[in-house]
Amino acid sequence: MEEELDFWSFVELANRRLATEYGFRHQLATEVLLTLNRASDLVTYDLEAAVHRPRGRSWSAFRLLFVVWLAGPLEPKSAARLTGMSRAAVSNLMKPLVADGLLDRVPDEHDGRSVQLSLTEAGRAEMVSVFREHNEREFGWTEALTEEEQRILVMLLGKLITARAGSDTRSRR
Amino acid sequence: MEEELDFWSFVELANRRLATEYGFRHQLATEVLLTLNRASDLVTYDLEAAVHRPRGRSWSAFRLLFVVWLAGPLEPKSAARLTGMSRAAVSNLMKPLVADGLLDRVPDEHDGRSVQLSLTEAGRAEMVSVFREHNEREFGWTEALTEEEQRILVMLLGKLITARAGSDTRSRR
DNA sequence: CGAAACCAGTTTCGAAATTGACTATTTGTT
DNA sequence: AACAAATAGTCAATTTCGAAACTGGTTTCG
Repeated sequence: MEEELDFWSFVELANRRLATEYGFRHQLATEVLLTLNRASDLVTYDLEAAVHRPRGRSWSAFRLLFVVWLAGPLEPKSAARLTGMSRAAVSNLMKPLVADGLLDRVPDEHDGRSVQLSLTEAGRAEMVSVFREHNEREFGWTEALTEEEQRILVMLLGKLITARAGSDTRSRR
Repeated sequence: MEEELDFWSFVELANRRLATEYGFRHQLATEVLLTLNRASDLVTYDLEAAVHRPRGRSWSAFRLLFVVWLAGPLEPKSAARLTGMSRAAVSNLMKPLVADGLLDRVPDEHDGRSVQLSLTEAGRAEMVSVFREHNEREFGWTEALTEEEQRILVMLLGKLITARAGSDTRSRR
């Protein structure tokens, strides 16, 4: 009766017990979301450990730099929305990045309360260099799927997200 | 030229700039993983905020109780593996849960270094009650997809996870 | 115009997770 | 049998992040 459960046999066990012993109705929902979270955790942890930590950056710092890089000069509020972080998190992350000379932070001309974030030249250079490695490792994850499978995956996840976005879900402030 | 980007238009913008301005090759990989992480974040944040925080438990505490509940008496090491947390995280999480009388922690009979975790009667009762609400809210997320779509989603995510699991990925220690 | 409501960003503080060191036990080797 | 290496769990230090309070600028409307 040796167990030595792994993730997949645990999901199976959970399914069985939730249904037969406790009579819960939505095991497939549990299975979908367990798998979703596990996949996201694995990928994120791998990219952070393999690409970003060795260069002295956190996963969150990368995400912030990434949106500022590609979405041009940006208010912190928009950066928070695009990354899914809170405004406070953006504000805290900014400090060391500005100090390291990757991020520029200039007062907004039209709104004295606000601020515009952009990458410095050094920041752009670092993102180009980091993203090369990041993107290769991303590819290492997704190449297990055909292109069509990847498109289906994006479509299904999109459906999951947007269906709920309309209802009572609050996004992170 | 008003922007007001949201997540989807940002993904589109990122795709375009990464391809045309910087010549990166694997935009679809980026799109898949951005969407994956966003979906996972949204779902997790929603469940934590709607179900678990109001009851005074963190998302991580719930995950730990969940695996101990369903995978029976368990060593901390196994609990860490199944939840994807580090052993230290499990050890830290355990303390308040034992103090609150939800978790039992008894020395292992066959290995003096180890320990067996199980739910107390109160712990079991709380999980049954919490999971009722949790599962209903999970269903609220997944019901946007047909049952077949959900099975495809699980299958694709499984493919993503297991293909890479064999290679040089280190799981969290 | 001026007060009140509102909104943007920051700061502070607390919760939680990871890394690495440490203790105790077990396993493997000679 | 003895000792080295590996393993389990815990603890301490550091990092990260968010909630809530706070500061200051902007808009609304009498």
